[in-house]
Amino acid sequence: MIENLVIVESPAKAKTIEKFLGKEFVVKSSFGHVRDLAKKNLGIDIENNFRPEYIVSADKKKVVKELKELARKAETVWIASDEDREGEAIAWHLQEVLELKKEKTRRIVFHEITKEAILHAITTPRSIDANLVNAQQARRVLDRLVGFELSPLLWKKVKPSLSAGRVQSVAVKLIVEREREINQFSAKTYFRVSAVFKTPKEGRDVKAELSKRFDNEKDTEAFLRKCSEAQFTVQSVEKRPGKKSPAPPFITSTLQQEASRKLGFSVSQTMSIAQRLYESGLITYMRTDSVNLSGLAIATASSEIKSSFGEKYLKVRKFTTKSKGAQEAHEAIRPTYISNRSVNGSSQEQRLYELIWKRTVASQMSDAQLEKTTIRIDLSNAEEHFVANGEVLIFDGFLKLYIESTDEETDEEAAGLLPPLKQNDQLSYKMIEAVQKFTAPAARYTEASLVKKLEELGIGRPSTYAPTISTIQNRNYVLKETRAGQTRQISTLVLEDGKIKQQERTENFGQEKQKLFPTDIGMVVNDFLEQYFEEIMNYNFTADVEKKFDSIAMGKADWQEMISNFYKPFHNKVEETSETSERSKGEKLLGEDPKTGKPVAVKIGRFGPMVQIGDAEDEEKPLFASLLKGQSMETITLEEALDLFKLPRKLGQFEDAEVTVAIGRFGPYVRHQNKFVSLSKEDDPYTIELERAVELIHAKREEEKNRIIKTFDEEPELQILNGRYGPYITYNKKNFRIPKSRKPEELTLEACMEIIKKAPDKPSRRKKS
DNA sequence: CAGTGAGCGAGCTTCCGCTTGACTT
Repeated sequence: MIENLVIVESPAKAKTIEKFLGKEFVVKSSFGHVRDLAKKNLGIDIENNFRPEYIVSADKKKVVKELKELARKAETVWIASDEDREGEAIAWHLQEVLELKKEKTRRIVFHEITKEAILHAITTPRSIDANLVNAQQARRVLDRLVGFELSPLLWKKVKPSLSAGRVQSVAVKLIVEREREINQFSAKTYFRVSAVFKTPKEGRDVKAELSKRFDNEKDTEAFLRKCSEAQFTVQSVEKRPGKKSPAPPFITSTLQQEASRKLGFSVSQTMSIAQRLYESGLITYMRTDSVNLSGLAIATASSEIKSSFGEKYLKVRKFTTKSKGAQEAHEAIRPTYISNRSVNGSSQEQRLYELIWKRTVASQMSDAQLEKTTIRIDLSNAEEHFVANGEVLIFDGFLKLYIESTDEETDEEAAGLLPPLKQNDQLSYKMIEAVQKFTAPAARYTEASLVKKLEELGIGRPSTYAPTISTIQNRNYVLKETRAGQTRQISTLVLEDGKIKQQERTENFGQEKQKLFPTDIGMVVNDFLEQYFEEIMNYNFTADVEKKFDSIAMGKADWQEMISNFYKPFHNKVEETSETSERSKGEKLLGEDPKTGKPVAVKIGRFGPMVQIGDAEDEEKPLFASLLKGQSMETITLEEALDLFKLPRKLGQFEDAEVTVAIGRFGPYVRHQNKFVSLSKEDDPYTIELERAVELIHAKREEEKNRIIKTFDEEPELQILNGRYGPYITYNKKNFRIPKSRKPEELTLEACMEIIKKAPDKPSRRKKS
């Protein structure tokens, strides 16, 4: 017999709480939800007023069995799942599955994992809130209906195995729309003028910028000519105080953003590192939307600040959550013990911890005090004026510890200290420079900035940001890529000693690092969904249904009625689209083939995006070519499309065999006697000639020779080879690692066989879950 | 790894939100 069984969601939480409570409490975790809709068919009985069909998930059978036994033995069962919609549903499912009797079951909640909070919770139990549970059921059923009706439609109309859902489809839409915005963007050029002036007495430098931009070089030059004859006068000096305040403590989304910006972590990397810190008891829960800090945390942060920096640096703050859908079941993400400035662990764990520590402590520190200075400098012979901005830090405050990063890369220099100047001071110029600039389109999303956007729209939850980002990449709707930029010529004009010098410079632009690009299939699926399911693809869809869930939670609406109102028109549209719409291949006509006059079109084929010359109905079979990596159906030109048919090219004969050149999955290659040789970066497959190709073939043969370390006459299937990762044994088309302690060239056949025998059997690759 | 682009049809794919491991290179 046990007196009390407490059930929480997370095992790490269970461990902590067990310590607070006495011996008469056994604390266990449910590991999140224990039941879900059946996966077969819909898992929803539509005919029967949307009755959900719940089953215990396969991976939860063991937990449920254990909990059931403990619950049977316990006098009182305390269900302490989180105080939000999902948590309430977990509580209800537990009550059902564990067959808990009402009189011995109590529902309790707490937001902080402190002894006081938990003891208080135990004195104030309540019963399960059926309305909140119903709101969750509505959420769950809606997502299942949308996902499991739209996905099969995509299998039929676009390609098998695709998926659609309330969250993922909108995430893809954001990326598709941004890409199109960038494609349609045309950069405008302008000239920015900046000057370095000299103060009259000390001759100190004053950097200033012209208030006006010129849109062509002629006007710019005319202005510089005026400058060469102008008198420069300080027209005004304006000083005003400024302040900066610290950012609130981390929640899931902001942690993901800052870890990406400051540490270069991917969203899923951040979450798994945070998970380890959490499991080691070093930080609080990492999936949260609340910026709230417990009283205890504020107190320890305060004493840490006082002892490390002094009283002056302390400013206790209460932050409030501003994001819309926030459910605030947890605290902000913070160190469990703020007195621990650093922790043991991997370097990634240490760096993430340090980031969390700084952000948490900085949030309770004073504002930084600044003095901002603006000096206006007028020209004697022109309307335009220069402005010099200065910023002096009077008191650093929280900046001592932590500065939040931004996504925008700015090329503006940070304002610094300006020399003392007063009105009517005369300045002379040292140098005035005009640099050609281009306007830039909106930036592509990174994983982290996409999370930020989703959160702003109230779409998705802290526990799903990382999985959503993975899903849209796994489905091949979106690719995370680093792409080299292009170069362009820019012009600069420099005025020095009364002379204007013009210079051309090359500049890189448009390079992208780990950014999200939509694929052709992503765009086709997006356009299909937008055409037929505008409502679900609307950025406000989630926010609108959330309002309805809220009213269900308040007991003002019936969940089945709400679902029914949504489902009827939705399902009709699915049926109608299934029957009437064409297969969606994203087909687009590019133009005419100049040689044959036949139409040239791009579309998604069985093996991905391709170009087709001619119609299927033609007598002659159409020609096909796959798009190359980096090309997109959206942006490919007729010329680029026709180029794809110039390969493979025949270069001529070598050693009585034909040499051809083409582009394959791994780039351009030369083919000869069924052997393939990659071209180097300098070679162009469209222009390469036989001589160079033969040279490459010879080089490859030389490399092959060095590749073979040892062969055995007795066993031709076995070879010792030199590979990319060092020497290895290949046998019957399987490869085996050679232990570091052995010298590969000295291995005997027997020794090789031994290594092969000892090698662990590779299990077949796990299927994507 | 370096192609393919027809068609039949069985059987499978798929959602979002709660939680952790169990798996590789």
